[in-house]
Amino acid sequence: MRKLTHREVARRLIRAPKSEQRDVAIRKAVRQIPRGKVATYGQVAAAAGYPLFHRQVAQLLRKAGNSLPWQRVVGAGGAIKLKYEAGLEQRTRLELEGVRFRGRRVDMAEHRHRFRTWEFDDHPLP
DNA sequence: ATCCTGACCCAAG
DNA sequence: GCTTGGGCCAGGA
Repeated sequence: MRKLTHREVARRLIRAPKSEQRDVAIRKAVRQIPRGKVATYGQVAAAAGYPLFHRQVAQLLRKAGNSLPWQRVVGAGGAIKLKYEAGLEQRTRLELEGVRFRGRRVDMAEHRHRFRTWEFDDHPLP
């Protein structure tokens, strides 16, 4: 049995927030990613205020269609997670925005979007 | 309630 | 680089 982190314990204790409210927050986070930049599913979830909800980010993007800049959300490390033609379309869309790839992944060092945080340099969050 | 699935993630091997 | 197991969450059967 693995030891649970404090966050995991908290996650089990509190009731999951209403999904609609969460979806609104996630959509907002996705819209914040500018052209030429990308963010990971996990990044978007955390930026929306719901760490651990990366799977729901994907679920929502699928449902949202083209109402969001879905191509700017990629897997950890810059991997394209869509299969076949859909994956090709995402890559093409990103390249049109000036995003460059290293092999089959986005060059994250150059194109990763940094979401705004409340964290201060001298008071880092735990 | 249980089982399965998915545009996930990550530590191991 | 890679595959895999375990962890994660919601929605549908």
